Amino acid sequence: MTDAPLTISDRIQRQLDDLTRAERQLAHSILENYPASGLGPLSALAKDAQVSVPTVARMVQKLGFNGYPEFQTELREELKAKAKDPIAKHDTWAGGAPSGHILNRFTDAVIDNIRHTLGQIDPQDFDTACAMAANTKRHLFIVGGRVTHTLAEYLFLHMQVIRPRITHIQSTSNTWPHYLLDVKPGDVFIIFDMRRYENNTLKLAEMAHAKGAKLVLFTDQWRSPVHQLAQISFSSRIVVPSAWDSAATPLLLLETMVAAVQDLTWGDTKDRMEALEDMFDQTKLFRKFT
Amino acid sequence: MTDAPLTISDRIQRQLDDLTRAERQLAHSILENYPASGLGPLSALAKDAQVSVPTVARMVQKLGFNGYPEFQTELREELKAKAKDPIAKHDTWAGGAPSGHILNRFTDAVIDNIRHTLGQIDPQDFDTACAMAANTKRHLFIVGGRVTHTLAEYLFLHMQVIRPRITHIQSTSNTWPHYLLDVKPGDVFIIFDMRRYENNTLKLAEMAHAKGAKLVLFTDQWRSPVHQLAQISFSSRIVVPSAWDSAATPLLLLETMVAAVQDLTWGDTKDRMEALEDMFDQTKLFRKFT
DNA sequence: ATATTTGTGAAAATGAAATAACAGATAATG
DNA sequence: CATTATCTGTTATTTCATTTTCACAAATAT
Repeated sequence: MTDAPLTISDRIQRQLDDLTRAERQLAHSILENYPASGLGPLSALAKDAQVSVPTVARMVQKLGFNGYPEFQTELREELKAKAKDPIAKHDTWAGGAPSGHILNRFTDAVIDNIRHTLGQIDPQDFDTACAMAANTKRHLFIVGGRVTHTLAEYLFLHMQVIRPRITHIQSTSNTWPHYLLDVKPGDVFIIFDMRRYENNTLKLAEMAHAKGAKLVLFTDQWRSPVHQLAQISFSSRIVVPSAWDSAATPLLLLETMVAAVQDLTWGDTKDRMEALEDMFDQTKLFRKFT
Repeated sequence: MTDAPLTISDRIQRQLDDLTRAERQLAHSILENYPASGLGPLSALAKDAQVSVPTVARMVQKLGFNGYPEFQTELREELKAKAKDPIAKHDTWAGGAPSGHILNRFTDAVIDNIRHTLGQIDPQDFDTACAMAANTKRHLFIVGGRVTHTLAEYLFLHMQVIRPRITHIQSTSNTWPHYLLDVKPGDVFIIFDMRRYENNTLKLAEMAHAKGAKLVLFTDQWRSPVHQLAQISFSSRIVVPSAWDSAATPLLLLETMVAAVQDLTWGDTKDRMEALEDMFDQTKLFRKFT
């Protein structure tokens, strides 16, 4: 439990009293913008701290390292660990389960994926994509492949409530060429393609593109070949401790898109939702929510 | 507003298309734990990315640097700047987006949901459910409703590879009573039911239960009425800043279950997966993954 | 079949780190 | 105040690791 990794920062502060004047000066300089300054060349660090080169070398040894490179390596690993460790990562863990339990390993991976993916998304692109999906002047096509059609359908189910003029196409079906007949320039395609990328999806994308449609792509970190045709691409990290990939991150993105599109079209959406409620009530498909 | 000094991370992503395969591989490795890996020696980075040393050197130049050291220097300065910048608090956030951007609000909510949900799951229940799902002696039925059938189908798609004797039923279809004819005592039902809970699903569950089947339920925090019949229930938090609910947490759970079941049946799964690969190759449905 | 990309291996060049010796500075002590 | 011990910077030298570059073969894509 006590993995207390004892950072270099800790070690320096602990030894602060055993250090001489120049060394203390150096120590403070290191802590000043930690750990960046320690990752540069020794001489730069010395200059930064207004201290001589040998002083740095001497102190590094005093701290118990075999040399400056070793000191740097440890700093670097510290940084790496820090980046990985989302604050209190282990709050997430299922109660009482061993840390190695698949529930915890899997969840950690997914949260990591989410963090990583979000960090790479350009909000402006996202807003643009949402605006495209909200534009009822254009027909909206949603495309998925063998596995991803479940994501596509999930998006379709929600968008259906939000706006009219929308079609769900499954690229593995042999009926999709028919749909393309009606595509007009400016129509919007939202395409899902994760590894292993499907030829059909690429073909479909090419034809849609040739017809002047705009493409928005949800793909994985390695990016489907479709991305070269797409106006906007969102790449999700999908690797988890499993033989399969995780759809959790792309799902998060598309759910966010649904929420954003709804905000953009709230006036209409409201009416449509109420109308839908009525229809469901009439068909008695659902119980009243208590 | 646009102090955006254009980080190296940005630059790499922007040029991602101009890079070759090995270079892209390297690029991803750099972004993987950024910026730590870029601060080590060139050779270490190459090894990490499973790429040759010259490839690294070549790409660094392609990115516009005069050499690896220059690249490192800029990385270091970036790090230094980030440490000073108060914004750096929320790593998760989409870069540059205002903290109130829907991407960030939504993501925070989902991570919160995951944390909360995981904290309430009993790992033993989970293991039991996985064992039930892995038991090929029993027929496995997967049931979803109007919206949740996408989750059900996602589970079905994967379980199909893992084990035989499995059926996907959509409770909103009028064909489901037929499936129930074949249910034997001890068969297993995995049922998805989120608000608004569907009458059909409840009826189906009742009949399956009456026939002596075991029920595993994925539901939301308010719990579908099916949970009274279910041997094991998993409740996910699903509330997000949207007019709809999020399926991210239940998806995470079922993906974890897939991973766990696969572990339990690895011997068989392996064969089945290979057989499936062959079939896909023959149908040329997919491109070879590069 | 051709062109591009990538890895291998090795040599060369660079630059940084480690070390040593010494002198000047500083602090400590009597 | 004088003296000693310690610390620190300068300079120079050696050593080492890393980067850079090259040529060629293998792999890969077009």
